[in-house]
Amino acid sequence: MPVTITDIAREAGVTPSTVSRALNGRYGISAAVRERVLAAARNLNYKPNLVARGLVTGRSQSLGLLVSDIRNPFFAEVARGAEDEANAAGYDVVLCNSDLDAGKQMAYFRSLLSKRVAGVLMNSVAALNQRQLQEIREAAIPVVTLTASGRHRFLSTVICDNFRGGYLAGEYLARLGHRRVAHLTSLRRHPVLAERARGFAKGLQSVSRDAELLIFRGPHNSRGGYEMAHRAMAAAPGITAIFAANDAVAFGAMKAIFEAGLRVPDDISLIGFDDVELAAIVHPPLTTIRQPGYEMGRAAVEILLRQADREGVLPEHRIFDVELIERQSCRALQESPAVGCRQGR
Amino acid sequence: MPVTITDIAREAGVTPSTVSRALNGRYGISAAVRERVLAAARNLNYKPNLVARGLVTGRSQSLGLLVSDIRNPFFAEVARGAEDEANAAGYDVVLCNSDLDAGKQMAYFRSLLSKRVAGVLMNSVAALNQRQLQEIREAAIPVVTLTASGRHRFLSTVICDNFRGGYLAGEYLARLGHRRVAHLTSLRRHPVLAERARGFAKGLQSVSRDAELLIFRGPHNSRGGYEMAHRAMAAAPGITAIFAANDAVAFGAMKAIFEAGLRVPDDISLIGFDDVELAAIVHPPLTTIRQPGYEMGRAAVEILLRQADREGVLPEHRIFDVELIERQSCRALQESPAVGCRQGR
DNA sequence: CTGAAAGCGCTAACAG
DNA sequence: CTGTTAGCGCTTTCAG
Repeated sequence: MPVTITDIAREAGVTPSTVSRALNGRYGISAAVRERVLAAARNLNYKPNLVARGLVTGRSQSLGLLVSDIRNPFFAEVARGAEDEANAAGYDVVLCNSDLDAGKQMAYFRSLLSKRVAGVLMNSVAALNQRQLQEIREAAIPVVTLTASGRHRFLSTVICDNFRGGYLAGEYLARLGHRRVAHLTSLRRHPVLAERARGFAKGLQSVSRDAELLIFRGPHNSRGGYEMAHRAMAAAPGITAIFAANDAVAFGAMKAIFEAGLRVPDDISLIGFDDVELAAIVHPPLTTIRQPGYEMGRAAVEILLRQADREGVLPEHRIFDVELIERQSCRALQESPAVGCRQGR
Repeated sequence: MPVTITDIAREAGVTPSTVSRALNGRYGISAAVRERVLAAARNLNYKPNLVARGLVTGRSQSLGLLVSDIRNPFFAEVARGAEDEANAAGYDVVLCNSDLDAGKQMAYFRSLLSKRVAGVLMNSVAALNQRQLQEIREAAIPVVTLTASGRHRFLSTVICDNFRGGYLAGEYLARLGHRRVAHLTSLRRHPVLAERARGFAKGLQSVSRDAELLIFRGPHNSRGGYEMAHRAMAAAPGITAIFAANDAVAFGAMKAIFEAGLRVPDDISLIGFDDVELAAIVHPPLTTIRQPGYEMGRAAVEILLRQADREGVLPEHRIFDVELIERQSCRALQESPAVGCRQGR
């Protein structure tokens, strides 16, 4: 029942091709006819059928957004940036949640391919094996990931400087006098978290060669942070500071610290990563490393769109700066660390 | 360049229609031929073109998700539920952020229509005028909103019992002995928030006729909560409890309360709405009214899908139960409220 | 500047 | 059970 360009052609007394030209603002059409066509379209309340157009042009004016879970506030931030940028260019974005499951991720990727999306933004390819990566490469559509992927030369990347973020955190904590610190990070082989950890160790060492770093691994969310912090406090009572691999983990750790009867930052200093909105809201406000999720989402779509038109373009790489946001979850240690007091509790 | 059913027809020595039948698992095809076709498809690494299929079938196997901002954790929860349910049915969801701007919302709606989505999940229609609502009605595709919309008989709704949620909060606070309470809610005419406010007032009164309720209005986010709480404490120093219209507002209020040198719940009890993940994580853990966002997202898509096939079906309405999640942000008041002490600060 | 014709990749009658 | 024939709604040569 929907009205088609044929209907409006009849109404305006022209042919469908003329209607198409008028509607698309093409050259080579008289202003008079264009007006007549546009008026007819308005009268009939015409809605273009983009799937028909997509069939003939081969493009679908949409992008895939394949994240592990949109409930992760950082991904929501990225998604919003991506959607804004896509929308400005007349594209829309289809949302997929992979839970970092390789099978799900590939199933979604194939489905997006079938929908003829112009490109896809994938938060990570860490879970994929060689064959799966090969499949993505052969799809020959632009793909950008939020994971450093030096080995996969066909992927574009948008990341923040994770090493530097970790470094800033380590340096900061060490400068405050912390010498026995824990890092709460992910279980799985995860390139970006690995970079943060590496940077953190370097940052600590840049200030103090004898700083002691304990690594704890667990799920990459607030629940995981809660558990890891409990384990950290049990296993290493003397720690005076914790670097959480992201803010969600930090929030969980904060809860665990409170429940252990300790205080942030008085007993344990805490620093996160991401700078999600709530970081400024919790008590105490969380010192953290800011990475610009919204901008990263925009940049990713910008790259996708640039590559969508051309053929065989080279992947692009964009690294965003990070920034230490100093709030109130870290404190400077006295000369003689009050380890005894804390243990006395 | 992509391989089409014609290619695989040639390869398998049959016609395209046979290929179509084999691929779609239709009846009336011999097992032998089907196998041959499937094998050819595999060999050629065939990827079906869903936009072509969409053109002929008229359906696009996708749904629109039109929320004000995916960064709102409640919407992220809804989105995840919606996406899971859609994916299970072979649909995908295209994400749009309207910022509650009526113009943007309609632009997105039209764009979704042009993409021939099977239905759309819209978080609110509160910002829309009569003409715009009319336009949505005339689009004649299933639409479900997360806003009570008694007046708009063509819309399906999935909501929680907002009145009851407010009521539970009011009753709870009044039972704890609070008699002078503030409610932090939205500036704009917002049906679901209005219901919460109405329920809250009734809940208070159900316990105590002389309870005093002060309403503050502001932006519907943590920043707004922060500002409203500051205004509330300045304007009404005697309040002993605050009901925030959602958790984000509650988090903002919590921060304001701390900054004013007061404590939750010792000086001011605080209760939120939604039960987002962080509610359990903040300190003190936030007592709140839980609404099941994930399930609501699933239910909305369930309705959309049910209506997508049939013609002229009636809208459906689904109301979810709410639940008081008692954590540690509220406390019982002594017989004689210690108003003097608090004011003395 | 406009019309006629062909076709994007797929499905769906209708025959056989 | 399989092939033939028409399109879905739109864009895009190619003529005129």
